[in-house]
Amino acid sequence: MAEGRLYITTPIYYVNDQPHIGHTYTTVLADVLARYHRLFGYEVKFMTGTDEHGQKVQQSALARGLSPQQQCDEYSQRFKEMWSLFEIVYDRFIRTTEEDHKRTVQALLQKLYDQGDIFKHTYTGWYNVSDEMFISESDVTEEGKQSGRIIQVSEENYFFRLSKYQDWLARYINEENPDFIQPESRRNEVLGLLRQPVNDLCISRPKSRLSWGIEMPFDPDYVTYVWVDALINYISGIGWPDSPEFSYWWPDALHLIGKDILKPHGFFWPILLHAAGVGLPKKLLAHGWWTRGGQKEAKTVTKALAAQAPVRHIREMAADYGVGSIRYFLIREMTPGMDQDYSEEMIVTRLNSDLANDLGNLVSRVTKLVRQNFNSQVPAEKDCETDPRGQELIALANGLSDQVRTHAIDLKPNLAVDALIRYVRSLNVYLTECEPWSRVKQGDLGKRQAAFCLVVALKGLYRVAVLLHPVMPRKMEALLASLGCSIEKDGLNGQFLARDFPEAGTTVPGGDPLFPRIDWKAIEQKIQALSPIAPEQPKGKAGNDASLISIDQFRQLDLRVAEVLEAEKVPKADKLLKLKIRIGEEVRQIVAGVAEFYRPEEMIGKKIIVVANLEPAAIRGLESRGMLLAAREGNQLTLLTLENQSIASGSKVS
RNA sequence: GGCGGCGUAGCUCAGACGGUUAGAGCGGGGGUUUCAUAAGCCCUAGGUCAGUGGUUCGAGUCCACUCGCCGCUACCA
Repeated sequence: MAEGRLYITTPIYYVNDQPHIGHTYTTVLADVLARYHRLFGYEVKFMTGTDEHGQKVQQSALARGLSPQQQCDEYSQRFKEMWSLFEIVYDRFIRTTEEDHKRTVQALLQKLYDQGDIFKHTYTGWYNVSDEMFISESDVTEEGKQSGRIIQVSEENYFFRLSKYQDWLARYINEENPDFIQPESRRNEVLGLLRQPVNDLCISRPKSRLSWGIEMPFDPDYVTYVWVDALINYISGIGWPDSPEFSYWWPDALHLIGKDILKPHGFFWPILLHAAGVGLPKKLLAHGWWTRGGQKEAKTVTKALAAQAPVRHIREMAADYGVGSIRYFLIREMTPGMDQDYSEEMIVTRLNSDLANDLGNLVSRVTKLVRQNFNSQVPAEKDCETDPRGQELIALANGLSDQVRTHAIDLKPNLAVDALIRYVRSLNVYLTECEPWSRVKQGDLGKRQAAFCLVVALKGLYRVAVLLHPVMPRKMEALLASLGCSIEKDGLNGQFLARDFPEAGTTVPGGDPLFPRIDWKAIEQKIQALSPIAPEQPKGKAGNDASLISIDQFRQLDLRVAEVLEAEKVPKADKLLKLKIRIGEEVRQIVAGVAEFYRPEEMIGKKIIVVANLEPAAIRGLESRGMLLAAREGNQLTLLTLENQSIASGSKVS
């Protein structure tokens, strides 16, 4: 009799990226939750996969002389290999280029079209090529226009009537299903979005511009675009609309996502489902980011950060510390929903403390004591002299199952792991109090007391190994084997929970240390010895001469030295400063978005570079005639100022 | 600026239906054991629970305000 069903998903990962710690965390978390649910009697279907359509895939395939499908096959395979390495067992790996997925997408589009939720509309506006998104006037940057990244387009496209269902979703989340989006802070964020006017969702691209996509069933000149392709995987993967599989698993669904994709999953996706007449998934869990020094880990890490603590790929860390240990760290250290800062030293500290010192060492001492003093045999009950603390620990071990189940089903595997390690510590304390190594030398009674003490530890370790198996499958299988419990790879099931292991007479084979202590100093030296951080490669497309400009084009810019005379904050704007500047004899006002980085009084007297011949604009109702130059990286910004303060304002810059 | 959240020991964080001496892990300091992976175990941090002012017999725990930080959003020529 099943406890219930769980259809658990990760986002499908875009095939333009290598798997990194973010992908890995989401997928490991899904795997761990799936395994816990199975262990506790749930029927589980776990799906992950890859998102394979879109402009960026088309472009990189082209650049590499491959077909888009070849590009997808290659990258998709990388994800599969990564998940295999990380001991992840999914029930389906879906790819959006698969036929059944395409059919589902088209069926859904047709349904929405037939009922009038999709309409055609001419849109004129700015388009960000690299993000594949239409953007608002305010997101247009000069730099973007210059580089050709932002272009103005006017084209007909299909739109989905998102706004029609906005109020419905707000009610659904706010009143009827307050648990739908977790954690609560993310739920509030979606409610915030829903309170504002929304634009209908553009869901197509003309084939003339993007051919790598799923054709609109009602218009062969168009393909559909990210939302009504990738998101649909969650239902196409279980056979919507006709397969009995679909009604079997839906809506017992849990979508795991990173907080960066909350909007499509918490806003667009529920509305698409509702419009299509499909019920919503039970839960959406948005977890936080792994950060380093407070910054989201990006593909290009700033040099400064890299210099003090070189960043190694999670795969390299797994090679040094073991896959199970990395899985343990990921699960133990992050509270789902919160960001978590980490460094490699933190990882080593955690692993040494919890796994090597507490758990691994306990296994060693217990198995060796049994082997040396009891001929590797688990003592029989009649040969044991019980003690109250030991009996209490056995009872606690049995209670661990409930504790772990509660936490796991509450989607807090970090707490489950914490409870297990606490228990391990209590076993270490018990051994120290009981001193079986002394008692065995103290005659028959002493030996019987030692026997019981070791039986308690063995029972406890068995329980811990079974309950920690979802987190570290291979490692816990090895631990069980060292206790004399043979188990096939991924062969754990609920019966192991019910079992009272070990029985008297079981042979305890022991084994090599499960979690060898990690020498951080050695690892640190190894990391330091790595090749110096390579300078960042410009991201521009290879051979893209269109991004070059002529000297004449450059000369069109009138760059001038200007002196800041006055500066003050613009009311009701966090990022704006109103500046009065002098260019030669001329005094003019500009508005600049630097208030986060410079206080008004810091600005006064500075000699800066401005673009003097920029057409005037009104920002927040204030006239701005010109633009100052500043360098920006991540969340740092610095003004271009003059080294030689004696250069006169108004001087030309070239 | 709007909405939401956070600010607790050196570090990472628990705790907050208001009620005895505010907790854990890690690190640091001291001690102890030898079964064990130089691991274990014991003791040790005296921290204005961001600040101020309230409510209350009594407030990290409720309210208001201030400061700092974060997220979403607006603005960033």
